[in-house]
Amino acid sequence: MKEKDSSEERILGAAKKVFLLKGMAGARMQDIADEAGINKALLHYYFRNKEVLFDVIFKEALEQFFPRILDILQSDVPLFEKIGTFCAEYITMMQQNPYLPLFVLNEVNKQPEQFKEKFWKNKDFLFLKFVEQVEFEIKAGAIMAISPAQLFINMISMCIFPFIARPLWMMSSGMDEQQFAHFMEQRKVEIPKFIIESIKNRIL
Amino acid sequence: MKEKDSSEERILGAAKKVFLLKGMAGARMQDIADEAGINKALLHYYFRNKEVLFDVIFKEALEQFFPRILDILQSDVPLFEKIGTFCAEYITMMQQNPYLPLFVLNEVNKQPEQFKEKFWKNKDFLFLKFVEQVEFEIKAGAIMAISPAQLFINMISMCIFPFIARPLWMMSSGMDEQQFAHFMEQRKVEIPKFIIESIKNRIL
DNA sequence: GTCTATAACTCGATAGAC
DNA sequence: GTCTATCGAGTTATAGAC
Repeated sequence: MKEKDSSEERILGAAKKVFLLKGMAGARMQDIADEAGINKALLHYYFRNKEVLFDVIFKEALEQFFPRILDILQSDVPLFEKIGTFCAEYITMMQQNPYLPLFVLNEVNKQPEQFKEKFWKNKDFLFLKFVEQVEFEIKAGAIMAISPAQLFINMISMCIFPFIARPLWMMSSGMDEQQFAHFMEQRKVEIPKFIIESIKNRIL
Repeated sequence: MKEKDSSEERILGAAKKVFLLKGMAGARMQDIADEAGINKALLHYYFRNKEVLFDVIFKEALEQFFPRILDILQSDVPLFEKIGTFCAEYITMMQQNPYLPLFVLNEVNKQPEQFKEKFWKNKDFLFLKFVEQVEFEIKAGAIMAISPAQLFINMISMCIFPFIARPLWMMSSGMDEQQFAHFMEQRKVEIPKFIIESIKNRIL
């Protein structure tokens, strides 16, 4: 049972903040110690070295990035409803951790091999059920012919990308924090609408 | 007139490769020197320090990331055709530089203030013409009511995101390099189709 | 212009007192 | 458990010979 304000917990909180903001290569143990209000030696007491500490944070980040998606995608909810739920839930999660997507994708890109060995176990075909469902609806004539992979990546692109491009998007559109939040709030509805409008079959 | 194989050019080529792969924080001057086949001292002879060298590369990357888009978006081509051209051209550019989007977006995120001062001059409202055009087509009844900003970010998300998530996407979908290339080739057509299918008005 | 050698500094990690 | 002090490796940057 970990105490809320134990040194270990404070280190983890600080490490998450610093790593998400600066990445593995850019983060300094000193930054983390300062953020946690302790000294560097104590970091090494709890976590042997920088890599161990990073891996703890990264694993935590991955678990936020992935498994809830899995639950939604694997569920038995009808396709259109599933698309709506997925976008809304996923954007909500990212709103709570706006730096998470870029952090994860960046670190995976920087060390794809290490990532595969350390963190990629039994995670293939995350969206198998989704694929089956799309294929089914196409055969049933409910939606237009579309590659499930194309549809899936369209959906997830529209959900995640705005968080990755956030500063650039805010500069070029002139939005402030609040306007961006509102913009993303709208997208929870706009993206499903946009997708379904595109794929639904009207010749019924 | 810069010689193709001058030391300066070889440094720039090496620096681009290393910075795009590892980012500012992860790149080492030694890596760049090795890649260029010269020694570290010469790097400092041509470019005073790491930051100067980085800025040259980053500026170059920005110019690839932005201004051609501008040309297409500002042109007088009809909206549907413009969407088609934009997606095809933009994906083609990213295929030639797959690491570019993540590099740019990552560095902007890591130093938003510095970025704004150094590189963000007179670049607001890159897509003003596009916005006008969308609003016009809505009034004309050619497309459904949709926020131009939402439409724009949908389009650009679907073009760029797959490159950012590439390793993760390849692992989870089981694609190899060639299959991914083919996948993106299809998207040059699939994305415009997907968008236009969604927004075009059928009640004419 | 290009190199070798090294200074100056940053940072992760450890030793050892309390 | 927590701290101060410090080591030692790795990096940027410079001095100076050719």
